Amino acid sequence: MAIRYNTKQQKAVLSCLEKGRGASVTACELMERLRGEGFPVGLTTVYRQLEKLEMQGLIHRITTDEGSFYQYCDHPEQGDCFLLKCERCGRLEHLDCSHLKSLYDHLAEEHRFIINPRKTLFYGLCEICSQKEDAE
Amino acid sequence: MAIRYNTKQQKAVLSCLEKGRGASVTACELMERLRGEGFPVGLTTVYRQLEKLEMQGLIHRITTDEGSFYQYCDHPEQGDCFLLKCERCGRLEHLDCSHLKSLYDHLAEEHRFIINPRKTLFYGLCEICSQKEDAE
DNA sequence: TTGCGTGCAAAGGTTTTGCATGGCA
DNA sequence: TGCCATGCAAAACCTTTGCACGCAA
Repeated sequence: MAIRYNTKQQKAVLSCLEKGRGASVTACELMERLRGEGFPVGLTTVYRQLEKLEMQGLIHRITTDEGSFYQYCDHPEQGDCFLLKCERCGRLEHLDCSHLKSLYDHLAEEHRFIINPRKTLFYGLCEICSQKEDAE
Repeated sequence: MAIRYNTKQQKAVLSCLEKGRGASVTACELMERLRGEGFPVGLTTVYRQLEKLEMQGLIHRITTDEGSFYQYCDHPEQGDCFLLKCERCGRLEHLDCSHLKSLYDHLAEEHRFIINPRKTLFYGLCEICSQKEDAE
């Protein structure tokens, strides 16, 4: 499963995700972005590269209620960064919070469950949308 | 979007989920289960009922990397029960933990993000699988 | 030259939609 | 009787697979 050959498509996929670090994109968006850069890559290849890159730990795959998103992985070892998704506006947010780390430590020690922070997604209401809800 | 009519199918879907409380099922499994009970319901109807029941807050829809699961909602207001999914064996686990509640309170107060615990899913390794990983 | 990578087409699976019919109120 | 609910078929998606060809090593 390891990448043996260095192909142009492979580099293009990773560098495109790297350029957009901090943002999550779908496989299809990624393909369109590459096409826009004058470097068309087949959707099948995009999926296959994404799978390989995920297994190498270079990117994350985030499964949401609106499909899969992919994102460049900045901090492979970081445990105190997490992802929030607003159920109302659909936006994905990142948050660094030390409280999370201690929860994960607690889960590992007391409940023997080792959390993967790269994949875990919190659903809820973001600040803007929760204010809107109050107003209604 | 409110349910206006009380149909047999509607009651069957809800009562089937209620009977299996604590467990998560896919739409397809639910249909098969109803068929097994001698009450065949079309898959389309299952999906439409699930959507309505979710909007009423009677059930949860849990989006995982292996598709959507539905589950009867026992405690609509409860904030200290959460869902874990083992990335290796795929099993869904429930866990009551007061630590979680305090994290959610912290997020609400300090980061203005209101978590929906009914939908949030933690990915990681369960006790059994983490031991297997060590053994390898 | 070897064999992995690519990309098209097709298949697979899940969820949604259109439409005629059925059934609750 | 009016109108929502049902269920079949089909469509719409997203993702994976098969296969012949291309290309890196």
